[in-house]
Amino acid sequence: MDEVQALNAFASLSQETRLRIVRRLVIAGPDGLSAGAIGKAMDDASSSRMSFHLSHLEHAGLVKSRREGRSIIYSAAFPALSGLVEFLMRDCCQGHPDVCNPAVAALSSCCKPAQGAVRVLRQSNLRASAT
Amino acid sequence: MDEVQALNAFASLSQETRLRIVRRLVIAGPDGLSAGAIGKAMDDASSSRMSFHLSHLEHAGLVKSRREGRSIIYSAAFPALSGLVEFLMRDCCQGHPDVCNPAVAALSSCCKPAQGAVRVLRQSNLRASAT
DNA sequence: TCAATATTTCAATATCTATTGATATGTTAA
DNA sequence: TTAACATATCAATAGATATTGAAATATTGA
Repeated sequence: MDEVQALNAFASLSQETRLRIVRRLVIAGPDGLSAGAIGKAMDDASSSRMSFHLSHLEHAGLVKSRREGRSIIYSAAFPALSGLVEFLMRDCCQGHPDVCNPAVAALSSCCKPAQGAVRVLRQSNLRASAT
Repeated sequence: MDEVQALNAFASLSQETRLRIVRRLVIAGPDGLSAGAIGKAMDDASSSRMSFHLSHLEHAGLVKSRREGRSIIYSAAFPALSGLVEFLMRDCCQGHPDVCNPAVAALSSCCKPAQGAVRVLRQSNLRASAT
């Protein structure tokens, strides 16, 4: 992720419809959703409007598409999202280890857990019950 | 972080000078930098241009300011950055646990870890919370 | 108080972006 | 092959945004 890619990604995410699309696709996971299904979810937006925003997102690298029959299926580009987060927070808060830990915590609760995971955490961020 | 805040934040981050300012302030940490120092770091941008972008970022909640003598010191609003990341990735990739772990890894390497505890836990017991 | 420093505000302008409606392309089923 | 469905492209328009230079505000030291 370089600066130009990050700028395009943020520009793409700064529009209401596109942000909603990305969040919908983040939730949908790798299976994705068809352009039509996304359009229905977005206040029944016109096809040209959906196409404009979806291709905007695709050019920005935030989503990818594949054809399935008559439909085009869009899905979130998870590596790009990770890269964007990493780009924004890179080299953060030198010498102040606590400052950006909340961002880590925010993301850590994102994925459904694999069981028995080994995690390295600062003690101050642990509020784990002893069960 | 609600949708309107996130849209404003992403819009603010989608401009080259502002993105550079935020990244510079993320690196600077809580101490921050004066408006003048930031301006010098940004290709000696004119003061009105810096003021425009800094107040744009402040309205978006991404930076905060304080006066110190004649200078205004700007610093990154780390909780807002965390909130933005969390908003974007919330409820991600249901049923596909691995998909967004790279984002977690990207952020985990961001902060210098203090001497942390290595603990083996069921992840469902982890509710790492902001300090 | 005066001058110097640091930053912000303002108005004008140029540029970029989103939406709309019409039309075109590609895919499938009858 | 025709009709339908799904999506993309195009041109025009309206609205938003960044930059510039000049002027205003606030703070400090002489």
